[in-house]
Amino acid sequence: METTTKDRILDAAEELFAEKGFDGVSVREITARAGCNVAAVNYHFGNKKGLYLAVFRERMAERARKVQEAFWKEIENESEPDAEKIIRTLARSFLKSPFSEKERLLHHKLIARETNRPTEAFEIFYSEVVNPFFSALLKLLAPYLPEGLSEQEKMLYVISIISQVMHFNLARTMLTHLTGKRFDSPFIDSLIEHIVSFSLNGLSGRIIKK
Amino acid sequence: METTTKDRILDAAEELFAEKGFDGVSVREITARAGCNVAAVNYHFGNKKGLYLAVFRERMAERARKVQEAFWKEIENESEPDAEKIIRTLARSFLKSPFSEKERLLHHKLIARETNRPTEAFEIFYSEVVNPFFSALLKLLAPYLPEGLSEQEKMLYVISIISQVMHFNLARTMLTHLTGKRFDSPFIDSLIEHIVSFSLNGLSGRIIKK
DNA sequence: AAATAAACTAAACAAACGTTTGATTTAATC
DNA sequence: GATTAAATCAAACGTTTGTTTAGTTTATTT
Repeated sequence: METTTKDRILDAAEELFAEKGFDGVSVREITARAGCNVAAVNYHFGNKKGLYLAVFRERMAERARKVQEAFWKEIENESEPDAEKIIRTLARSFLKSPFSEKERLLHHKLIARETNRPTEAFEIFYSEVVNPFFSALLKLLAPYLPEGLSEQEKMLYVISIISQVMHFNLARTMLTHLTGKRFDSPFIDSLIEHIVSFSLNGLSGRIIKK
Repeated sequence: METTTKDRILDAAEELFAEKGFDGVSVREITARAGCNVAAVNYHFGNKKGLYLAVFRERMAERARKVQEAFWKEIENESEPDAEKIIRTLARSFLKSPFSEKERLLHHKLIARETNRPTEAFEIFYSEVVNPFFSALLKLLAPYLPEGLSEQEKMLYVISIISQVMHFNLARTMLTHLTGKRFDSPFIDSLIEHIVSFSLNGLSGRIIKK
């Protein structure tokens, strides 16, 4: 055997938790896919919930770190990155991350689950991943945001961009139904360019007067 | 008893399904909240899945129709609605719909669940609600979109707006963590104005050249 | 008022659930 | 190579699951 049982359980668990949610998956289904005994989950992770948290601690956090690493690396290559470059890099690093299509989707599905219905895993992910990244990203984008905004209002602009990325990633069935297009690589490219266009104009504009 | 058992089951079911998902709720939990016998679900809806679909057929679809009705009513009051008016009305009708805070959140959570992981309920909701509304909305917004876009590209602009609305509605915990603000009515108002500002500029801008 | 249908209920069903146990195999240490 | 520790296993545990059954109550019809 090449991989350890613990790793194979984590592999199976994050796939299945992402697809069906915590309650939608049984420990037996996980261990069957991992090719091990049912009791292995309790031996290695205590209980089912412990396994779910381990997925976030040992897989989600690390993968998010890599996504962000790829983002900053590409940003630092630019001598003076403008807003367009920043947004495109952001969209690309989320929609075309250095992982397989499958792994990226899995990752975002789990984030979406915790976003819509936070459990203990939310705090892990938020403090280790979301918060530091947002702070840095806000600092980077600040020069290109409309003037006279509070720190909290500035955040909304970044969240508007992220929300599009998340939605275009997750609402595939809806997108396919509406546009009639398959969700392949060229289509994703066009999505990225749309997000760049929409968001760049969105944050560069003046404030609307009520 | 004022309401029928069937209605009370539907009430309890949509609350619990929205909050915990199909697999996260037991029939016993639903019937306990509805104050009736466990077997009542099977009597009225056949089985658990039938109850879930009934929630979409008899509750979700009708509520969505009311939201859209409120949208069109407000739009038709304007002699010549411009893009800003359209977007604000759209954001308002989703974030401040003619329902209680609780009911609106419940509604959007169920949509999000079906968006991220479509079941049979997706087809019901898509064909009855999403598709007709999108078509009409696209027609209404078309004059204000950048020129020379395909029908499919135009759709992405509408989806970008909707995605923000959905995300600001669902990612409350994240928003509260990031901004430190409570998710109350004044905050929602500021979210609406942000979406209007960001989206209006977003779709009025020129196309970015690659 | 008798007869028929609809609505509801208590009790039980088999199946699936997460977890525990105790034994066995594999790996590491001495 | 014996001893100890870690890992894995088959089997069973007590609950909870969705659903069914058979009986009772309530409402409608004739």
